[in-house]
Amino acid sequence: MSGKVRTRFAPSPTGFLHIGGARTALFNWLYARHHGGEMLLRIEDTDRERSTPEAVEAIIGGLKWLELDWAGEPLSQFSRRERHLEVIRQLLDSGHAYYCQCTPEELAEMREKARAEGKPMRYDRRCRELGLCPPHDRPLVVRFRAPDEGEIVIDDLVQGTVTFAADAMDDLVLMRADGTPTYNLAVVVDDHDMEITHVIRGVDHLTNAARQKMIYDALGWEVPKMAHIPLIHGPDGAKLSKRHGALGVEAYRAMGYLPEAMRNYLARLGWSHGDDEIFTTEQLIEWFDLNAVGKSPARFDFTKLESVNGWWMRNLEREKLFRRFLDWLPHAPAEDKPRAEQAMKKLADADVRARFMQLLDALRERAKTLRELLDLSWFLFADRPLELNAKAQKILKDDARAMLKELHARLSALPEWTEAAIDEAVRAFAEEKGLKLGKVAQPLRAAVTGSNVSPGIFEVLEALGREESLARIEDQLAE
RNA sequence: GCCCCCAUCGUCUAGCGGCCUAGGACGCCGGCCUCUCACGCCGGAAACAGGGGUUCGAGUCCCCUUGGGGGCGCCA
Repeated sequence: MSGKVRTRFAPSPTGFLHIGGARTALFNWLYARHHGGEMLLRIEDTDRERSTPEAVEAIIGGLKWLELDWAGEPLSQFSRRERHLEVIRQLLDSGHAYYCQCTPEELAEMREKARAEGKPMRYDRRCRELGLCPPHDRPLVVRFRAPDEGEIVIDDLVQGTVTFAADAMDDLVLMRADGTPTYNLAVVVDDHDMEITHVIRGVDHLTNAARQKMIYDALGWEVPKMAHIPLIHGPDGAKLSKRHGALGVEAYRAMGYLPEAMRNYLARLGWSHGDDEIFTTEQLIEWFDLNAVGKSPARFDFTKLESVNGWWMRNLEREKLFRRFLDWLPHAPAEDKPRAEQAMKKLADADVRARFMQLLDALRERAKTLRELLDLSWFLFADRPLELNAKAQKILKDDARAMLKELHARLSALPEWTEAAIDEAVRAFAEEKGLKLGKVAQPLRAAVTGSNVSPGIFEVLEALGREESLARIEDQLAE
């Protein structure tokens, strides 16, 4: 036993990597990293009906986007079937398990009866002492023989000590009638064989922890440390639904959120470090600890995510943000596809790229997401003549165009095309005309960006360059 | 129905018996900055679910109620 921390993220490949799974993965990753250990990835694909290769790809893609890496190759639980069956035989031999001939119909009947009587809905153990053996006239399953008395105690790093009465435990099925091992057995065997030291997963697995504890005990194996973290709820406090945040992480990527912001936000959901709100990944690794994880469920709040994302948009290193933007463009949602494609094309041009980089700091502080960054920077990629948005059209009334004509002449005469020179010239022009600066700046902005919103107009003009700027103004003079 | 868990501003949370006239963040409201929108800065409204105990003293410990959540598969 090396003492090295080994965690695992063990999703079942029945759909995309949803936000709760992403957080579970993050916690496993952070915990392992914090302790200088490693996280492994295991695909719980024992349900052959529902597991798909597409889902495996989606999960791996999601983890990669979030930059949560794992040690070695992903392990397929299904591939370990023989080993699972071997352990089942072992349990059969030691008397910890037995064959049961009850059919699903009989069990359903039992449950219904129990419900009607207000009793716990458990298997009544009728096959326990029958001494059934394989060749048999009915299909057989293998059941675990739960202890008749005593308690199952779980020492959980998050939940504390949780006790279940042994007689409240079911004789769970270890092997199905078709000869395949079930989840609870497979998990125990795999976690043991993979030498997992810490099992970190959602509280929805708490009762499984008790079941699995019984199996560990029967096998004489050491139980890994457990941590059952609270689930994430929707804004209404109920279970996370598609409508809220139960989207695949790919959807968050498309919406233009940054991986560092997702990690930051997800980590803060249920975990805290004093009054701190913003964490770099290094800080997360250094400070993350299970004992600071609360027990109550947290609601997913898009607004807060947006705010955290906005902070990262503003504070990421310029080059990195640019990389993120380029990486995002191909993943833009359908509505943004045409613009994203044009942006990609234009960004290949060194001049456009330079303009974009020059304005990036001014643009980023106005954008909470990469999507908004595309929106704000669109005027850099749009072809002339610019299409004006509704507000810009309203700003460019006839008198405004007339004013722009004069201003155009003034700007054309500028000896130097710099932000300071333009600033000075426009202010002087406004003063001469007895106009407030806004009365000049807004039409100018509308003509040059096609929008009523943009970074400082003088800054924009400088970045665009004399030729392009004057041409854009001219486009609006003709009428 | 049975078992388990949870409960501080709208939301995420700090608080681990006296530091609490309960702190921070998001959001909200007001103001400053200002060529628009943001950013930034200043200020404000906003919470210990209820009831019993324990204690000199309870947001902090115990019990009950209420409210929420999770589980009760030959799914994982």
